[in-house]
Amino acid sequence: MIENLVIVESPAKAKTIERFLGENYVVKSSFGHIRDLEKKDLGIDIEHNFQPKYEISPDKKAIVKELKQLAKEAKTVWLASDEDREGEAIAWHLFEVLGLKKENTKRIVFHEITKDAILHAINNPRDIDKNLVDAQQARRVLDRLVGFEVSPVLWKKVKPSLSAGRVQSVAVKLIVEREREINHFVEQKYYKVTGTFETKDANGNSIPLKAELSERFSTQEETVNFLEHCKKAAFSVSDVETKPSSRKPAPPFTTSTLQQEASRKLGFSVSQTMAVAQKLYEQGHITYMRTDSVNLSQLAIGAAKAVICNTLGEKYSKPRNFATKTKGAQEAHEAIRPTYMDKESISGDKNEQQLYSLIRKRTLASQMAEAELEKTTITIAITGEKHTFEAVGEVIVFDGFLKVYMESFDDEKEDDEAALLPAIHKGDQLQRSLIQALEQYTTHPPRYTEASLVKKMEALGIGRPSTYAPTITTIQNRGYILRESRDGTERQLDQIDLKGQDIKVKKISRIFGAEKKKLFPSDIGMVVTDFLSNYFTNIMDYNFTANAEDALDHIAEGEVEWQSMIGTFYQPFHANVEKTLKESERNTGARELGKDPQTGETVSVRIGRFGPMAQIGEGESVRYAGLLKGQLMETITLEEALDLFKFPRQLGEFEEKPVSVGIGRFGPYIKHNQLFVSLKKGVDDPGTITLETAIERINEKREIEKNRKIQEFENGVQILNGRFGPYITFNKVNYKIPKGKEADKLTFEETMEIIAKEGDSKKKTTKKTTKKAAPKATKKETKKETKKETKKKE
DNA sequence: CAGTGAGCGAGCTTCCGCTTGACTT
Repeated sequence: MIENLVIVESPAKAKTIERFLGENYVVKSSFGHIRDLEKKDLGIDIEHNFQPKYEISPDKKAIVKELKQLAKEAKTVWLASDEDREGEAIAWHLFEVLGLKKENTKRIVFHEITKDAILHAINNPRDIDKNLVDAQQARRVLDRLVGFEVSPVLWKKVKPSLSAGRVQSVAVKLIVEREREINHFVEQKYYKVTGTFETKDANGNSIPLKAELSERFSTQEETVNFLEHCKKAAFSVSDVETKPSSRKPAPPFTTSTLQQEASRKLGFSVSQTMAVAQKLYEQGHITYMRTDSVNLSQLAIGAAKAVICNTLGEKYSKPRNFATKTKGAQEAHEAIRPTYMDKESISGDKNEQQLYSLIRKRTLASQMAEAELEKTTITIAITGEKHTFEAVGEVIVFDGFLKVYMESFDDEKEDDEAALLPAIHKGDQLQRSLIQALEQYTTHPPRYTEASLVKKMEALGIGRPSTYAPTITTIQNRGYILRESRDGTERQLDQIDLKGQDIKVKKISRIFGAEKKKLFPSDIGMVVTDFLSNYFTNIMDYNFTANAEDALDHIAEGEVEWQSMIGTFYQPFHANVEKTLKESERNTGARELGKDPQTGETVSVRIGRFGPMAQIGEGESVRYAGLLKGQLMETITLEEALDLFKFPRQLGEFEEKPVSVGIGRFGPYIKHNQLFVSLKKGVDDPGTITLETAIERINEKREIEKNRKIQEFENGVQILNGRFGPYITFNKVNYKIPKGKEADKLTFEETMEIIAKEGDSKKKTTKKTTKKAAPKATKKETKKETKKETKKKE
C-alpha cells in the first residue's frame, strides 16, 4: 500500500521532489502528455461536435500501465503537472486514463522546486480546472484541423508529403518574406568621412582624436569637393557635451533568450543549446530549460545576492524582479538559472561548462546594480562649412553588472568601440592629420539565423519553448528552408585620403555578402508560402495565433464553450478547403525567363517531380536541366538557366579516355572512365574548368583512394579510411572499430571478432526498433539521409 | 549517385506541445 502518489511531468523533477517529500510519498513522472488525438486519420468527430478521439501514445503504454498500478494502491493521488494549459490537460488525461476517483485525487501546482513551495502546494490542493483543459483541447483540435486539412491540399496542388501548420507555415513565411525584401533591396552608395586630429594630453604627448562627419556624401564629386575645402579650412572644437547615463542588466534567461545568446556568444544551434541544457538540467545544475518566464524564486534572488555581496561587495548587489512581457507567456516555471548559485563552474564537457557559465553570469548580472556611464560628444566645426565632425566616447564610471555579463545583439558593429576621448575644451583649435573618405553601401536587412527566427516567432507569439527547436528542424527537413553559409564576393572600393595638401584615391578590397549559418528559403518553400498566402490568408496572417490565443483565454475563463469556438473557425475554414481543392490550379511556381537565342524556344523554370528545373521548348524538342544549389527559380536569369544546358561538357582526353564535366544531383562533377570526381567547391567553376585542372582532381581522388585501404584480408574483409576515421567493411556492411584498437595493427582474428560482436549488437538494435512504433517520418528521413551520406563518403 | 521531368493508380504523407531516450556517425 502506498500512502501518496505524486505525478509530475519530468523524471528529473520527480527525483528532486521525492527528496523533499520523504518516504510517505512516491513521486513518478508521466513524461509529458500520455494521450493524444489518434495518429491516423483526423482523430476528431466533426459530426458530433468535434468530439476528440484520444489514444494512449504508443511510447507511453508502459508508463501508463505502471502509473495505473501505483494509482490503484495509493490512498491519495496528487496530480502535480505544470500550471499551464498543457499541464492542466495532462492532469485531466491522467485522471481519465488512470481511472482516478475524485475523492482521493488532488491537483497541486508549484512554480519553483523548493521544499517550501512544494509543501505549500500540498497544503493548498484544488480540483482540475476543466475550463483550462478545454482551452487546451481547443488548441489541440485547432492545430490538428489546420494541419490535417491543409496539408492534403498541398499534396494535390503542389507536391506529395508536404506539410502545413499554424506554426511552421508562418515560420517559413518569415524567411520567404525576408528573402524577397533582400532581393528587392536597392543598395545605395555613399561616402563616409572620418577625420583624425592631433591633440595633446597633459604631458604634451600627442593623442589622435577620431571623428566622423555628420554628413554622408552620395557622390565622389561631392566628397572630393569637401576634401578640397578641407585643404584650407581650420578646425575647432565647437562643443563638448558630457551626459551621464546608466544601463540596466537584461532579465535572466528564458528558452528563447538562452538560444539567442548561446548562438551569438557560443555559436550553438538552437537544438544544440537545448541538448546541452537538458544535460545540465538532468545533472541538477540548472532549473528547467523550457520556460517563458523571467521570474526568479525568492530563494534564488537571495542566493544571488549572497554570492554578489561576498565576491564583489554590497555595492554591486541590487535584487530585482522582472516582469514577463512576452505575448501568451504561460509562466509555469522559473527563469533558467543555476540551482546552486555559488557553484562557479561544473564538471562536464566544454559545451556544458560554457553554457552553464553563461547561465550563471546572466542570472547574477540580473541581480546586480546598473552600470553608470558617461557619454561625451565632441563637435568639431569646419570654417566655411555647415557640416561638423563628431566624436563620441563612453566612459564607464561604475561597471555594475557589466563586471560579469554583457548582452550581445545581432547587429553589432565591429568598430563600435566606445573610445576614451582626450580632454579637450570648447574653442580649442585642432590640426588635422588625415581626412579619409571611404566608399560604402547600405546593407539589406539581415537574413535570419535560427536564433533570430526564434526571437521573431516568440515576439509574434508563435510556438512554445518546447517547440522552437523542433519546428526549425522540421521546416529544414521538409526542404522549405535551408541553413547555409555563403562566401561573399570581393569588391573594389574607393578610399580617398587627404593628407597635407594631397588628395589621393586608392582602391581597397572588401568582402560583401558573406553569410554564416543563415536561413534561406528553397523554391518549394516559396511556392508553398505563396500558395498558402493566396488561399489560406487568415492562417498565414501573423496575428492568427495571437487571435486564437485570445479566444482560448475566453474558454479558459469559462466564458465560451470550446466547441463553439472551434465551430466558428471550422465552418468557413472547411468550406475554403473544399473550394481550394476544386478551384485552384496546380502550382509549380512556373516562370518564363525568355527565349533561347539559338532556337527561339521558350525557356522556363518550375518545380518538377525531382525539384526545381529549367526547361527549353516543348513537345519533341523539349530539354530539361535541374537547377544548381543556391539558385532560386525566382531570381535565376535567362543566361544562368541557359548555362545549365551546356552540360555534360567534353573537356578532352586523358589516358585515352574522354573527360567530361557534368552537373548531377549532388552538384558538378568530372567523369572519367567510370570515375566520378566532385569539383572543389568555391574553387572550380564547371563552366570554365580546364582539362588540366580536371586531371589534377582525378589524380587527387586516385591518391585518396590509394590511401583508403589500410588492410585487406583473404576473405575480402577490408579495413578502410573513411570520413569518420578507420572502419571495417565486409559484405557491404560497415563495422566500427572499438576504441583503443589501432586499425593498421588489427589481426585477421581480431577483425573477425569485431565483426561478430558488432553484427550481434546491430541485430539487437534493429529488433528493438522494429518492436517500437514506427518512428516519425521526419526521423526516418534524416536517418535515411545520414545513411546515404555515409555511403557516399566512404 | 552523377538522370530523371508522361500518366495511371495503390498506398502513403500531414499538425502542435508535453516529455526523454536510443540512435551512431
